[in-house]
Amino acid sequence: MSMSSSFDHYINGTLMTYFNRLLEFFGPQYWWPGDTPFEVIIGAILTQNTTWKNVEKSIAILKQHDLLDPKILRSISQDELAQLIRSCGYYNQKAKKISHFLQFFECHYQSDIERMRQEPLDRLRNQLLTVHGIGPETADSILLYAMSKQVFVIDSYTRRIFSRHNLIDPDADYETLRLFFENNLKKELYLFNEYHALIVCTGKDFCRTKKPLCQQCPLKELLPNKS
DNA sequence: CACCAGGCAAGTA
DNA sequence: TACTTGCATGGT
Repeated sequence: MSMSSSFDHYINGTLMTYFNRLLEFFGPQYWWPGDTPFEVIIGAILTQNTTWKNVEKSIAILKQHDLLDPKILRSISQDELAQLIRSCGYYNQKAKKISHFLQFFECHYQSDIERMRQEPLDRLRNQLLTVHGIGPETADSILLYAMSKQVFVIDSYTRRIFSRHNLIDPDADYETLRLFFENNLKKELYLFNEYHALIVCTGKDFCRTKKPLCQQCPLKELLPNKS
């Protein structure tokens, strides 16, 4: 494992203990909330630093206009797209990001999800990371929830929750944290899928920076003793 | 009113 | 490499 020595007390199995606790508390989430892989990709971009509630509105509008298709979405201008996704914030930036992805998707995979899914994982991940507006978390969300690849998604809640439990260094870079989770869990799609979804549930309900609600968190029994 | 949300890119030193 | 800032609506 590649974490620093300060976290060597970690024992294999702990991550499953956390998972089981969350699964018992919240129940299975069956992520991603979206009807098609393409909708998942658009949602992954729109939800950057934004509550899902705001994203839902934008997705609904795109759906009403029958725009949730890569070729059709390419037919409208970036400014028109921006106006349709106003509710999720950063709408000019996000319209630009979606345009860049659509360009990439058509250019490399003829806007075909199956073609993209056939690309070897490492190569596809590196390609996604070259697209303007797709960083590590968005790339991994796309890979896991739209491409059904066994990739663990790291987000701010993951850092907040697991560093509080002394399992990770909150300042470790994204790649280090991703490998930490991937290397210490069985590489099963359903596990990676549900685990990240359950982390987000925990974050939303109990670990917001403003209203932490630590006393009601299902993980509070697992907090390390501060002796 | 202030502050935050399922990030990312671009600028500065 | 390691900070800092802009992006922006909607909820608390």
